[in-house]
Amino acid sequence: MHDAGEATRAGIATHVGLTRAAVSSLVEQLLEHGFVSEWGKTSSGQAGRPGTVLKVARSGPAGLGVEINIDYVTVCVVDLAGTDRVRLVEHFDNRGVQPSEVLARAARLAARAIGSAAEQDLVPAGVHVALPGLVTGGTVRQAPNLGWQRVAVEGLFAQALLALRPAHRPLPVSSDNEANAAALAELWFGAGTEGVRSFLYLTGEIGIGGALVLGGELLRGAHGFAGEIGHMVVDPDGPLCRCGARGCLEQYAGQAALLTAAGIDADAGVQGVAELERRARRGDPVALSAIERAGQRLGVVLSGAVNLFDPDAVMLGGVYRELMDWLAPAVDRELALRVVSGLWSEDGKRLRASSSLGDAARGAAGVIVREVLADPAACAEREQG
Amino acid sequence: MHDAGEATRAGIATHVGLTRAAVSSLVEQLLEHGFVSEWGKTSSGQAGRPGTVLKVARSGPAGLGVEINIDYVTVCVVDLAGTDRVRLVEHFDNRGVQPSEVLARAARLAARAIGSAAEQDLVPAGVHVALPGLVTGGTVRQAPNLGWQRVAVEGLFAQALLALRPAHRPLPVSSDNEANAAALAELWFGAGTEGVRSFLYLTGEIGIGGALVLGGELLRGAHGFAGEIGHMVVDPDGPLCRCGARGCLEQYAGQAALLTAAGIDADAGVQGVAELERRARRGDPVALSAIERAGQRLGVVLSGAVNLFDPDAVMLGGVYRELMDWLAPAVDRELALRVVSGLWSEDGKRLRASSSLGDAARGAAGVIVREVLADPAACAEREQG
DNA sequence: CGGGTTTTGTTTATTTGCGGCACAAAATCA
DNA sequence: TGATTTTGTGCCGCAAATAAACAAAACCCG
Repeated sequence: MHDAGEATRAGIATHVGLTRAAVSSLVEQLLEHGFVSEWGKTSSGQAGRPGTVLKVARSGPAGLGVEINIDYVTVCVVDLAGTDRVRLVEHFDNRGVQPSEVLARAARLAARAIGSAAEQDLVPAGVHVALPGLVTGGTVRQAPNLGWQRVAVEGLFAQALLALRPAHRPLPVSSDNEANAAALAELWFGAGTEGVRSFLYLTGEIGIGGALVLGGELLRGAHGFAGEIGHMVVDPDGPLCRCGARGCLEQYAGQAALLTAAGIDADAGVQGVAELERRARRGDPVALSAIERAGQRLGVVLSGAVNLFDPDAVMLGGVYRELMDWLAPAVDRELALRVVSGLWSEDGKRLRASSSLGDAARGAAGVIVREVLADPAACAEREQG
Repeated sequence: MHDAGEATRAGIATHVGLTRAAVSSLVEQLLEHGFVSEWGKTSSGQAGRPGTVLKVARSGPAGLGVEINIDYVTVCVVDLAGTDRVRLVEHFDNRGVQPSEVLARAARLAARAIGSAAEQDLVPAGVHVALPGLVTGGTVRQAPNLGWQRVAVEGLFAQALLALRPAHRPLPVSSDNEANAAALAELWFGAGTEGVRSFLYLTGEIGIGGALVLGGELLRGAHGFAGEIGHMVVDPDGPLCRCGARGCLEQYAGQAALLTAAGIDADAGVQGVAELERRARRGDPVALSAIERAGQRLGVVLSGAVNLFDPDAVMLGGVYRELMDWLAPAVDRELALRVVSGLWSEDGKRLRASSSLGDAARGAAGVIVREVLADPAACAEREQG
């Protein structure tokens, strides 16, 4: 039979519905361009001629992903098979720094990653940059937590990278929201989420980022700003938010609100969250009730989102991932109460912690990989021309 | 030039990107089966041979749509060109009546519509039934306002219709949520919404129904329950809703809440709404503030939905359509304040009243028409076989 | 008024992708 | 060792679309 374990021509044929002949001719082209390679035979134990195992090439074209966040930059290179091959992280506070300076620094990191990739015979076919803000048409429209406004990210980054590698062909640069990239990472690389084709993804960071995946595709909205769950309303008369409105979710379940409610300095950053986790772990009632309260608010807002979108699952990432054990009960309770179809938690766990494999840089790199895989011919052509 | 005004083979060819030859052969097939017909020549005034005008046939296959609502049933037949050709409405309160009885009555109306259609040489290729409730897999999972639960609508309706027309081939029956059908009607037949490919649609009826259209496609969600905006939360500790939770939008901006707040009997139905409109029109402060208050709540919830979904527009239908003049300012104010991208009302009116042409029965009929148009060959084949 | 131009629709040849089928290859089974 | 089973690969043909040539039917202009 055609196990999902190993890919053979015949297996693919029955899987996709094409003839073996058709698959054969397509595979031949991919082999020719080096996108896939044959890896010996299947030893299935069953009768019949064994199939030749096909594997996606672990060298050649790759994806380069860059995540620029508030207090760190991550760069990673992913090969066609989807595995992380290079990963570089640099911590420093990007707040208040000139955008061009931040992007130049990210470009230096990217250039180093490209070097490391070259040592493994990997050649990035493009760069995808993920940022915590409203990104559209290659520019950051606004990123309040970075303090950016109308920054032409793609252009600046491409320019900085070209300055570092003058002899090379310029890499195509694309860009997107950080939550979108993280959601895609979850979709493509997440563990245990195989059947989940549509979900709501939340990243609890300084701000609350959100993304929607629908049927395996990212939902971008008419202007590319979909998923901004952090500014759904908890209380119309609540505290003022940086966005100008009152009572946004971010003011109740954002990192700062969470830490403040637990009696921890809101500017403590990563250490603050670690401290909160420690206190929760040893049962500190103030910490627990702070988390519980945030979870309840999160649950109320999420129930609205679930009623609107009816996803398979809700994934919590970022800070929420570490606090999941204490956060989940409150969130789940509200969802079970308020999701109108009445079938929340009817089939399996629908509230999940984001898989640790899912991060924005990897998702960003995945975007490039997907582009290459979507049209290998175009890529091979560009490689030669 | 290839005006959008009249369709010719050459015009279609440049429009879709195919060759004139390819279009020609395809058109020939459609002509053969009677889906389109030639309607003389273009008199463009420009040089060159005039094209033969092609029009979608106004006889032959058609769509039959049935809307079963709380206090009325509408049936309509739409031809391939998308125009209403038969429309029958029957008012009676369906609450508390046996589902099979309601469906049988709807089937009788449908049978009459089929008869009227036949007089115009129109033959429905299928029936689509729209209902105010959670519909999935051909059954109503729950329709609180009708008092239905787990009703196998498609089966019952098909059976009832077959009993009325024993000599005929059974029509394929499909079903969906009423708000979904209304949204599709707006999408396909709505006036002045040509460029709007993704929007949020609200029907203010006894309950508040909602639907999401994204890129010209209905967003159904993982289980088919997407769009339930009526149960997004205004206040977690608010009044108890029929769904079991507290503080749902329906309790603040639903028809009953609206009437009660204005001091009108909530059970007054259509007359009640008409009375509210009269009072608003003559400036009754109680009525105006009731509408304003509902609009504000609606705006708060809608801002969340807009942040999440980033649609081109928000369409208000049902009761809201008549109250639009007094409702819109409050709704728009909240949206302008809370939509985080900051570009609400930057480009044109994004809050709109639903076009009067859009109603659920017509949308339901449109579903059938689209199915026929999507695969005319299958339809023609079924016609003969 | 009659040729030149322009646009349309059709015809014919060619390409392309895939299904159908047959066949060789390579394993297990008896 | 032969039968069976499954895989991968040619070869033929169909179906659809492109390309290119051509006929038809209008307008333009001298």
